[in-house]
Amino acid sequence: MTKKAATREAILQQALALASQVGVSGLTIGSLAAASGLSKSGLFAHFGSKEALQLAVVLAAQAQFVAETVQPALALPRGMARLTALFEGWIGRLEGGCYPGGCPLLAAAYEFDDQPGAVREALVAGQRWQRDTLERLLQQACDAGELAEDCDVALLAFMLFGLVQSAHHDLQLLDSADGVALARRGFARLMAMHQAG
Amino acid sequence: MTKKAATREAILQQALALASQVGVSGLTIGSLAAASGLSKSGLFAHFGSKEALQLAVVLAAQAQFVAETVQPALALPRGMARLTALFEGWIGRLEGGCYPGGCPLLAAAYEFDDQPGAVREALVAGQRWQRDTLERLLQQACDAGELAEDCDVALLAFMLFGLVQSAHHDLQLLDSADGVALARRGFARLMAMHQAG
DNA sequence: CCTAAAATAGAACGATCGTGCTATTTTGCA
DNA sequence: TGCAAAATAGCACGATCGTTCTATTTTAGG
Repeated sequence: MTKKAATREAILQQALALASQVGVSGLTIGSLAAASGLSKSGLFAHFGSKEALQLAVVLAAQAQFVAETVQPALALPRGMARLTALFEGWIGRLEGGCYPGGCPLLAAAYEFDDQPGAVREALVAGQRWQRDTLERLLQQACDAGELAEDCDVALLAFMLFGLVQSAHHDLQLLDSADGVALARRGFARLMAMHQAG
Repeated sequence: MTKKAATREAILQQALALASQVGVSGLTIGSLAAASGLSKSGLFAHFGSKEALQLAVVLAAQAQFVAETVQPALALPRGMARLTALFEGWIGRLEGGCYPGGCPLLAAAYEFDDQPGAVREALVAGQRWQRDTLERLLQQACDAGELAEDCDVALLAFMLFGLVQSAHHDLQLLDSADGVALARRGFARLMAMHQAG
C-alpha cells in the first residue's frame, strides 16, 4: 500500500516541474508518463481522470507552499518578525527558482479563472486562505504595536500580493532579477509608511 | 484585397474573446473557425501556422490596449492628469469586462514565459514598452512638480503594475469587485505618499 | 458581363489527446 | 516461499489536434 503512495508522490513532483513550464492545463497524461518513467495507463490509474490529476497537482503545490514558506514563518513570534519572514520566504521562493518555470499556482490562477470545476474551486480556496493569512499577520503586527493601529490591512495585503505578482512577472517573462529587489524595496517602503508612531 | 483584411480582423476579434477564456495557447484552429463561421482550412489560410495566429492575436491585443487606453491618456497634459488617466483607464478596462475572461495579455505572460518563440518575444517587447511608458509618465509628473523630485519611479511603476495584477486576480479568480476599489485606493495612497512638498 | 485571381470549403494525413479494456508484472503477507 | 492482491503495461477506441492538398466559390477589374 505504501508503494502506490510513493510513486504517486514521485509523479506529482514531476508534474509540478512540468506544470510550471507548460501550465497545469498544459499537462498531458502522455508527457507526464514519459517524464515519470511510467506507461500512460499506469499513470492514469493513479488518478482516474485528467481533472483529478490537475486537482492533485494544485493541492500538492499548495501543500508545498504552506509547508516550505508559511509554516516556517508561523514558527516565529507574532508581529513584524513573522510577517517579514512570510514575505521574504515568498519572494525568496520565486528568486530561488523553486520550479523551473515559475509558480504553478499563480499561472493556474490565470488558466482556470474561467474554467469552472474542482480545480478552480481549489485555487479559489487556496487564494482566499493565503489572503486571509496575510491579513491576519498584518493585523497581528498592528496589535503588537509594530504597525499603526489604523492601518488598512486589506489594502496592505492586496499590495503585498501585487508586489509578489510583479516580481514573478519580471523574473519569468522579462528574465530580470530586478523585480525581487524592487519587491523588497516596496515591502520596506510600505512597512515604513505604516510604522506605529 | 480588402476582404481578406476584413475577415482577418473579424477572426482576431473572435480570437481575443476566445483567448481571454481559454488562453492564447488554448486557442484551437477548429474552435476558432467554428466561432468565426469559417472552415478550418479557410481560417488557417489567413495565418499559415498556429504560431502566426497566436502572434497575431497578441499583437492585436496590444494594439487594442494602446489605442483604447494609452492613447487617450496621452492626449491629456503631462503630469498627474495624464498618469491618473492611464491608471484609471487601465483599471476601468479590467472592471468593464472588456474581454469575457480577463486580460489576454496578462494571461499570455504566464503561458509563454517558458515557451521561446516569436509570441514570447512580442509579449516581452510589449511589457517593456508598457513599463517604460509608465515610468515616463511618472517622471513627467515629477518634472511638473506634482510628485516629489526624488521619488523612485522604477519602484512606483513596479507597484502600480502590481496593483493592476492584484485587481485582475481578484476580479477573475475570486469574482470580487473589491480588487478594483483596493487598486484605486492603493494608487491614491502611493501618489499621496510621494506628493511634492 | 467575363474572367483571372483571390478567398474559402472539403477531405485527408499522421500524431496525440483522454480513457477504457485486458494481460502481465510486481508487491506484501501467510 | 507461495499466492492473492495490487500495481503497471499494452493495446485499442473515437475525437481532435495542426497541416497539406485539391476543388469550389466568391471577389474585383477590364
